[in-house]
Amino acid sequence: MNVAETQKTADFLKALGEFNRLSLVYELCRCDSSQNAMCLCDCCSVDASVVSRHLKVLAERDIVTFDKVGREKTYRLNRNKVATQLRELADLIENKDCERGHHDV
Amino acid sequence: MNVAETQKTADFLKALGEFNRLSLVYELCRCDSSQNAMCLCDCCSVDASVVSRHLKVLAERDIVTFDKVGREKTYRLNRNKVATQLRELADLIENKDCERGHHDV
DNA sequence: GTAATAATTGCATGATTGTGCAATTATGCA
DNA sequence: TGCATAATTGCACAATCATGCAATTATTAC
Repeated sequence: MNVAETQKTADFLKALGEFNRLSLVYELCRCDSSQNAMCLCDCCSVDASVVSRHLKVLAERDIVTFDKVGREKTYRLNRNKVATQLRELADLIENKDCERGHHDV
Repeated sequence: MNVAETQKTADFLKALGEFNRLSLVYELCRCDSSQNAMCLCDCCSVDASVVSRHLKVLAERDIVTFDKVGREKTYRLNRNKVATQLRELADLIENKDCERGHHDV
């Protein structure tokens, strides 16, 4: 596991590893359709600006995607991508494929 | 998803979501046997006290376990537990089982 | 016993981060 | 054009966090 990859995974996990951000993810998880940011405000009782910033972090890590329609932004969870990343990490950890230096030909 | 559970998951992810801690996890992932803390120091170039604290965090979240033999502590990764937690989260996110209020009998 | 080693803890510090409020931008509507 | 609404940004602040160093504890070896 190289440094850049490790950092990327750490950033991904860190993005999910904050209470309000994870709450937003769960909230989006419950919805079939996209949700606008203001609607998402209700799920975690913080200022709209805070939600905006959290959603930005989640979007930067590709955990959520958004469409801009008019002045509203509607967010949806990248279910597949997030689930895949988590499973890949799980596999890595369980199968100890973590770049074992042994059996080098 | 209730608050306590959400917080617990967030804490778990946060524990993994730090570069040096994740590096320690990867390092332990490479090893079949337990590794003592001093050995683990080599993998991330920080002070021994820092490694000690990071390992404590990982142990608190049950990501690693340790045995104390003499004055040495040997750590090993809770592969199964960590992998399971990650997969459960992946399933939750992918199957939108996130406590959907619908279909209440 | 003493010296050496493994690990933790106290303390200080700098950096990051989550937050709220106010101001601002961008868009839609009348 | 002017007003209302959605969202972002600037700013300040408090809290958390990662870190290194020095001191301390616990254990082994001599």
